[in-house]
Amino acid sequence: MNEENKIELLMHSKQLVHTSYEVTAIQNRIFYYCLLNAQKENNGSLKCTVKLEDLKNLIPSKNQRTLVNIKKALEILSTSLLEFEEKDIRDGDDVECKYTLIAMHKYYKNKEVFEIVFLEELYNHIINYTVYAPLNLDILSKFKSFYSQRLYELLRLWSRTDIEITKEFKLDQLKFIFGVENKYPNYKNFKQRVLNQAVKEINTVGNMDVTIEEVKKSRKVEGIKFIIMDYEKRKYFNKEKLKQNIVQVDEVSSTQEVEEIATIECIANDKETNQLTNKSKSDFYVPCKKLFTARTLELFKEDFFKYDFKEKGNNLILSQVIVLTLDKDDEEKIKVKSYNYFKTVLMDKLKKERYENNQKSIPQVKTRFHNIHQTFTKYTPEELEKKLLESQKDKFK
DNA sequence: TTATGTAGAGGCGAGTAGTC
DNA sequence: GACTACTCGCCTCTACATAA
Repeated sequence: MNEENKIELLMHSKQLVHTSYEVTAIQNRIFYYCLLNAQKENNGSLKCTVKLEDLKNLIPSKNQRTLVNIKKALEILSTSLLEFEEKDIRDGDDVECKYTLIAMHKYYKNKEVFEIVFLEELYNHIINYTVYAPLNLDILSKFKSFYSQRLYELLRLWSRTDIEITKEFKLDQLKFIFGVENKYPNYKNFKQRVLNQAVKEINTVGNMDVTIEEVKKSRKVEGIKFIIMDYEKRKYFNKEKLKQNIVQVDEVSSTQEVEEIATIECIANDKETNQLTNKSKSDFYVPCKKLFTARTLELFKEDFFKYDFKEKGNNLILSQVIVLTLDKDDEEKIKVKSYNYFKTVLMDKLKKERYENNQKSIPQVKTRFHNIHQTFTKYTPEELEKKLLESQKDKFK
């Protein structure tokens, strides 16, 4: 095994980053480790197993590495609430959703392993992610503060390797993610106790340079601008391996990377594509209409009226690209500014689908980890559309 | 198991600067 | 000048880590 293969990489979905909960740094390490194992196993059973020995290694103090302490930590994870703020897509009502971090756990004495069970709502976010923060657990485990862990998650969502990225968050948004809305009503204390400490620790051990600027309206601080220089890799594998359809056990594929390769390998055949359907614009079927603005719906009809989105394969691809586009721009609808990206990706994927249909005789190697194709082929179009609409409720207000 | 040291968390007040 | 929002410093309490 080379260095890359040893990396314990948790693909932390954007939806999970944008939640609120409060535990200690060590309890959070255990939570991350459970998520990682669930993601690795990915057997659809809502559960995973973790070794006692592995959990012990997450606790720095030798005195605290006991079965009793680990059970205590798991009990706390079973009662601590993870809070989502959602918007009801039907009537725009604000919905507060609270799930426990883990649903339950069992300890097998002879085997010395824990079985961790997750709630379905949470498990779906572990397995079915589109936009995510790649988290190296080795780095996360170095943080002593829970706030550093949570800020690191958030920044990894937006950072790019060796490129300076500036990202602004509203103060309320940050307090929600840190779980300190009630704890630090004054900015003074929030900055002193949470923000500065977290930034300091990330700069020290996080393989990242972070500086912050306050965004003020008159004298009141309303948001924080993060200038992020990330030196940590986001991709832990090379394209050659992907092209060979071989994904090593401890490596992961990223959505962007798979798409990139898919685009490269796609053999476009416009003539063939144009023969897909003779549907006229007037009876053109558009699923998920609610996720377009009036203008982009028109553009979509003009550009894609030749495609039949009642057809299962096309419908799945459309849903997939809508999710990608919305997550990419953090929007609830596909707006004009996002449309070019949406159109390009959708066009590529539709062409690739045609290409792959013609290549079905070539055997596929099943990957260990979830990838976007797996996600969108395990549901029917109706189920997927439902999930898609639900997924958009995770956006911030 | 106990004692000790250290760091994090929280409270409070004095002082500063901008706004009305 | 009063009010507001913030910075800074000091103090105490608590949790955790380490050594004896």
